[in-house]
Amino acid sequence: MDSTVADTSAEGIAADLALAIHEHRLPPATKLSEDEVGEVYGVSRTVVRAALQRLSHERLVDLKRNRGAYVAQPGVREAREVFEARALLEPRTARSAAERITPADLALLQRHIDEEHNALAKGEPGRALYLSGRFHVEIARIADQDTIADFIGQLVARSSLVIAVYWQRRGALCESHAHHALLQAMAAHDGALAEELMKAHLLDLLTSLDLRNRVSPPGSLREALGT
Amino acid sequence: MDSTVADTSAEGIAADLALAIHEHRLPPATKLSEDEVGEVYGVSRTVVRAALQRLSHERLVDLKRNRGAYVAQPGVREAREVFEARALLEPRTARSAAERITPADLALLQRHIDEEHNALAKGEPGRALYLSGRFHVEIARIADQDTIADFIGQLVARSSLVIAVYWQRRGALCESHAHHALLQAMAAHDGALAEELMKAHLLDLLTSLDLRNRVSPPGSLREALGT
DNA sequence: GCATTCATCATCGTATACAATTTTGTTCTG
DNA sequence: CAGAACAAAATTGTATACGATGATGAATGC
Repeated sequence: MDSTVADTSAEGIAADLALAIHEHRLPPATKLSEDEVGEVYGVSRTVVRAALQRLSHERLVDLKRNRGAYVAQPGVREAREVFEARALLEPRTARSAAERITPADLALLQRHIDEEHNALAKGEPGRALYLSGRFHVEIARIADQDTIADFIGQLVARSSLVIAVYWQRRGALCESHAHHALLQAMAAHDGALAEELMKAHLLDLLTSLDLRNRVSPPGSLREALGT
Repeated sequence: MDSTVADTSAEGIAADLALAIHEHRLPPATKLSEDEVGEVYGVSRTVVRAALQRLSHERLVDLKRNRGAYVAQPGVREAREVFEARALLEPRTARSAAERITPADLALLQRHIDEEHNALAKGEPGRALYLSGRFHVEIARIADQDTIADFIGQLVARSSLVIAVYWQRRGALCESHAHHALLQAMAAHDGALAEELMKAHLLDLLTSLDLRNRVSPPGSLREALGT
């Protein structure tokens, strides 16, 4: 009855829930009852609370006092702000990354793109979305900026929530082209181009959203994580 | 024997500890024992743990498994990264703020600068440092970017730790000039100038650091918060 | 005399119990 | 039948108890 996840620490559970949210297995507004999560992972409410508090701080869950934890539902303002923050952080970071990228890094990014393709082919769009987000974080890591990478990681996860709520191009989440072009620019150590491509990529993402509050129905915790 | 703080929720305690850290009343490496903090605020370890976890996530305290919580001591790498992240976020945000600032906002910022002066005059450099940090956060709020304001708030607090460890210009923390110049540029709605001034200001801060690990001795919790 | 080992102690990690709050369902009244 | 008031249930907030882990210091062997 327990989850298949080995790490039942607060961080492990938080990471697993974050992944489920990121992959859209736990849609916005899903209630995360402490008892229920505790049963799923086989731990007491104490550690579940720690995990939920962590996710709340990352703005992935909304913690309502005396009323429980829910997967966050970013509003239009937050949706815009998240992408505006990314627009400040990522283009310049992509430039840095392009200037210092190594062959090993290039291979890693290529592998990321391939996995993303495979996930899409296997009909796992949530997984593909997650991998596509990791691509952005990986770039910050290549730029040797762990602090910025952390921020981007948070923003990418929140972007996934935004996409869950406001995405309009149903089915077609074809970021691969943009990522491939970025990879090319970085392989050529063309920092200026990488910066421009990243800027355009983020703008493209933002304009693909329909910010007139389209809401998807909340899901079930047990359904998403397996009984 | 309890603290004078009214709000004994986890968030309230976290905020109070964050303030103490920001104002250098709790220097880096100070041990924050769960029992001790609990006694100071008159709550059980449960709520203290929640507060410490929150601060840990903000990188203000270092949570060592089975060994306790300590006020963080940023290394040289983190010190550099924090200011590099600020350099990406703040100049453009200052430009936005300059373009949309209102007379009420200007008055608020002026009041901030005055309070900062007063604190310095009263021999409360920690308080002045905190207020100077709030000035930066306030700019992001004026730019109407709450998400970025959150990030800057975190970075400013971490900057305070960096300053506690690496500041070399002993005594002279004369940011007021830079802040005054920024205020002037914003009053004139000169976004380009505000952006440049902010960039220079951050660079100035960074170059004022001596990144050859100078460490101040850890302090006492009770001493800092009053028995 | 110094290093190593082991016992003791302090502190943290987790579970559980109970109190407080909210929600829900029922009943009564207009 | 609609609405309000109340009672019951469910859920979260907090405290406490106990087990686990790492630090400290004394005793032992070399």
